[in-house]
Amino acid sequence: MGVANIREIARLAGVSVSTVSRVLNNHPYVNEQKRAEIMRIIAELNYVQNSNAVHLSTGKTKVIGVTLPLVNNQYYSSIIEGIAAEAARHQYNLMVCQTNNVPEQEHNILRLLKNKKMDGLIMCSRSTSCELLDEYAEYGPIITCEANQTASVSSVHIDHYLTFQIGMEYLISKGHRKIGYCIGRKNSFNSAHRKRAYHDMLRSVDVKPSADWAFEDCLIVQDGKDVARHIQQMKEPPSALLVSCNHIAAGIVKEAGSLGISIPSDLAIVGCDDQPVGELLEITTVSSPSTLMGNYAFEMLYERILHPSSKKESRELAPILVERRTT
Amino acid sequence: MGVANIREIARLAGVSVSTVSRVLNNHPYVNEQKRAEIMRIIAELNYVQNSNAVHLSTGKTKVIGVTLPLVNNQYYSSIIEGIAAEAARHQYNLMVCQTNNVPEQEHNILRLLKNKKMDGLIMCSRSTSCELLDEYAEYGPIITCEANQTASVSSVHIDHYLTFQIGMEYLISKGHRKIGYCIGRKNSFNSAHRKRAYHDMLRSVDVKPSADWAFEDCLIVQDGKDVARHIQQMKEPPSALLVSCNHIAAGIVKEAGSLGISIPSDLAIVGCDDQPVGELLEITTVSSPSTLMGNYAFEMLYERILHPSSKKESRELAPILVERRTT
DNA sequence: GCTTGCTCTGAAAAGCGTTCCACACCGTAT
DNA sequence: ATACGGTGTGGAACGCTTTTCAGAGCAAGC
Repeated sequence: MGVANIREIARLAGVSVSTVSRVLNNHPYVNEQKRAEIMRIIAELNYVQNSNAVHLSTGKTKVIGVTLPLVNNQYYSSIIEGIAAEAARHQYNLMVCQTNNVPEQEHNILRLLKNKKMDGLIMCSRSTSCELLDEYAEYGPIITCEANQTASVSSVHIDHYLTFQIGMEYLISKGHRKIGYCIGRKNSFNSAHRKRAYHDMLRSVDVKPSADWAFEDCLIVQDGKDVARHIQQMKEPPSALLVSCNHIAAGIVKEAGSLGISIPSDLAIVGCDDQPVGELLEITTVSSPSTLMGNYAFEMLYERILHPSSKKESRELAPILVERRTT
Repeated sequence: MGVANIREIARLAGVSVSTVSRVLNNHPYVNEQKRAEIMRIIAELNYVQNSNAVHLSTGKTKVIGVTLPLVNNQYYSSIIEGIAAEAARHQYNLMVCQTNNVPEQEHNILRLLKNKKMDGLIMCSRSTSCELLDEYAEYGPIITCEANQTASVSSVHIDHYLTFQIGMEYLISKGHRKIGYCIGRKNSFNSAHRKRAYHDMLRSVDVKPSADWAFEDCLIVQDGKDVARHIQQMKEPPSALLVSCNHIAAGIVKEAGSLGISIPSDLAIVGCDDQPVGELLEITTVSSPSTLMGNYAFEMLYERILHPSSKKESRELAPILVERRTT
């Protein structure tokens, strides 16, 4: 059946609901005979707890939320993979919420934390203001997978300034001076850090960046292809590109091949994450440990679920340069 | 704040909890003045319902589960994308459960359906017996994204026989006779259909397949690379390969390039899904509409959540041959 | 004048498990 | 002999909302 409830079990076993509850939760102090009998009846009736009643009663759900801009992207998939592995170890379930970078959708998910549909939240997307984040952090722990300026929300993140710095230093050391970059959303926090590193590094070798070398709003593979086409048309094209995502880099590399742009001699490419397509196409990349980031994100969240009082903490992960065939 | 409950609101507004509940749920028959006052108090106290109490009371959670073997795989990501889009339209949340194809983990997720943690379940992985599936289908609707032989569980799936048939017919029409194949899990239902189509098609042109042409357990990109190396060593290599996943095909194509195997003249490659890497590397593929499959899966599940009595239904999606540069 | 049918409201039950508190019993230590 | 600590058990409150049912008030129709 499975329609029975704990009271029914208690009645059949001739004990109180308290005792059945103890059996269910493996509490000590239950007579072994009764325990066995209760377990027999539970098995016979095919009974399981109603988890909503458990949630209501305990105030916990064993569910954590994960927001991300889009589900079908290997960078975010790697993070989820890391979160999922740790979550499974601790018997937590994952609620995955695609936000499309729409603030209102993110807000809706924050509300799920407030109304106790989840015990904590890991935000891989973030279009929400710090104030709102701090406000909702009162209702349950939040971890962002980006740096944030809040008072209470911990984060684990890639150092994007350092990522671009490493990429730039590497390209500069290879003799490049006309270096361009490709980034995604023009006004995101991450992009700001990247751009700052880009300008700082160019300045360090007294190069004045050309506005033509900046490619923004590169989100999908096709955008990378467009960049390659664009570069072919340029009078004074960059000799190297630092590209924020490997799938964009892949688009550039692939289209360059078709256009007869030789890589790396005409154009060197450095990607900036650890998407598998980078390995497949042998793209040099400043690799970010995104699965590890997911592991840490869950660990930190879990810690805060257990000890809600702990203080804000920021964990920064260093990227690693992986030299392959595009430089 | 935020700690108030419906009773508190009722007390402050000088009405009963019923009336507050009606306001919360937009029921008619509430005096406009009271409604306004109640809404004012709700806003002032920053109150939201405790969703666990709502779930307990209504018996619904507005959550559906999705099982998949692994999260970090573009084929499954596309399906989830399709599910997520439809789910969002109907205000459902997604619980994503990675099973690693371990039956016991799948069983654990089925239990979540039984104990009412979710209203329905879409299974993209399936290592579970039909009996078990039928048993759990009593507790809530289940849709599989593979064909299944159960009495009660609906499915939406790619016709894998047809997929391989189309691929084989195409390769045969191109003059190939020494055709090999790569598949993933040797003993899965899908693989069985694929192999059957493979043998049927070869037989139709009186070719006896060599056991050497069968590559099984191809799961990750490296497996594809290994296939390419293996083929280079062969005395009598196949002239074409039908590959069940594009990421495997990508590994083959890429490694073949390094090894000096010319594609398609030495070796033609046909992939069998719609992973973006196929487009990127211009791999000819028998494309399966996986995002669409996700859309349908949610639609069918939703229909059954609303009308639990409806009968088993199977929806088969036809793949489409996309000719690119590897044939 | 009486019936019928809305509109509006509240009490109470139902949904179900956890946990605190009180109590009882038994053995051991003082 | 008495006190104390551990073991075992049940009652009842608690977590919170939805929903059914009963009833009140009021207007329109016959």
